[in-house]
Amino acid sequence: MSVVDAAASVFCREGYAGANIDLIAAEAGVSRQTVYNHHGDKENLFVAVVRDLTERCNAGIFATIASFPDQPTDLEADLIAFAVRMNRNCICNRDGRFLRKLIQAEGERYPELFAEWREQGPGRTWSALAARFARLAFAGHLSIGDPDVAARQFLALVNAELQITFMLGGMPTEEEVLCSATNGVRTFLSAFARKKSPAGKQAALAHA
Amino acid sequence: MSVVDAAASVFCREGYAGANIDLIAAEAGVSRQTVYNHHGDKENLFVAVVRDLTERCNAGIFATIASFPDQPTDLEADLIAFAVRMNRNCICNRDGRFLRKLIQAEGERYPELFAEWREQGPGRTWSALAARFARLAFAGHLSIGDPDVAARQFLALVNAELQITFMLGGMPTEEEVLCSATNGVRTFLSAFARKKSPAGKQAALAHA
DNA sequence: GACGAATTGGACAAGCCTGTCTAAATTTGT
DNA sequence: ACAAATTTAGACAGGCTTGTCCAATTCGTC
Repeated sequence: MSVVDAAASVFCREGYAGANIDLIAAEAGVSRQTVYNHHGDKENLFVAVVRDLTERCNAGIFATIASFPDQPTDLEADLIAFAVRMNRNCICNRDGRFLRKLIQAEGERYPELFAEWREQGPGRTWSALAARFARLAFAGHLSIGDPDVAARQFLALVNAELQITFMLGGMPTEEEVLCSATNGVRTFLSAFARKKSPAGKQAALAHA
Repeated sequence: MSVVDAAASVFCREGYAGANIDLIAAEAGVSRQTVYNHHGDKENLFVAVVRDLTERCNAGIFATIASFPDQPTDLEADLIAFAVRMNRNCICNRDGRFLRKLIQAEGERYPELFAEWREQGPGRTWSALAARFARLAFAGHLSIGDPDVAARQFLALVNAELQITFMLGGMPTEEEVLCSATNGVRTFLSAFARKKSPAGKQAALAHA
């Protein structure tokens, strides 16, 4: 295991203040001196960890969004499969859980570091996802007022049943992921399936 | 400010390991010795903080659930108002944000302490809310498959737009709360408004 | 005003952690 | 095989924190 990977694990488990360089070195299988040679000091190492996690998470998210079902054959099944991929490969995996925890725990202490993440991560993710939903709506598969709102609500719905597990840092089972995705997508489609009623009713409030 | 309140603030800001008893004492306006006289040691103080937050949060949540619109006059407006109360008084307020952060940061280190919270907090909250939705469905206002799923999805939807703010420990504005609640309730009602189609389509997967 | 209880400030030991230094050992490139 | 670069183990100083002790002071109550 690389030094940065070990550091990510220890920072997440113990928090920044509680993380011990000796422990990181031991977990990485190197001497403490090597950690200092490579990364200078603790804060530097922490920044390297966050950058590494951010980069890998963003890559995973965009790879997954690329698999969005633009020409669905079975809309419900395709969206469920997409939601499961999203959860499995981006939200529930090691990098996703670690990054979330670091942001929650230390976000206020490093505003500029996480502002970067915020713009390139969720901001771009939601835009990209919203664009896909807009395309589905344009093709007549959905009836959507505001694609940005729909994208956020899609993610909220397919994760609705996993919140508690995430809160305690746990890893949901494959079955829980499937269950949450299925229930979420069904509700999403109940709300946004193509209707003949005017789209005005679904108009959303502008987002600040 | 009481010692426990000051400790909650410092534990949340700095994490358990980074929290400094001197700082807690200063923020509470007492001497360090008084902190030790009252609470013994750091871990004891931490447990007292979590118990205090858990208790107050649960009280707030149940008080708010008691205001659920059982006989709505305008279902959408009443649910939006309820969602805003829920967010304002339980999720976004000081206690709610602090407790969430402590659970996320230290939940794994104190499994039994937070298991208690888990059973009495979210577990009972969701049951109580699910019962209210079931009553609305029984009275013909909604068409719901599984009330537990609906309750979780309701909460997920009305918070969908606030996730990022929560992640970074921020406090959403009144306008953001209203916006998220409005968009969430509208989508919720689009999905669960009374329909004439058979309820079977909304049947949800069993929850593990 | 007087007495008991609580609070205060400060000193203090013990432990832990960071970050540096050094000399020896090991790996790497040629 | 040799030389350069890297890694290692350990010692070490400096700083910070926890938790205790104690004498002086303040507070609440009668």
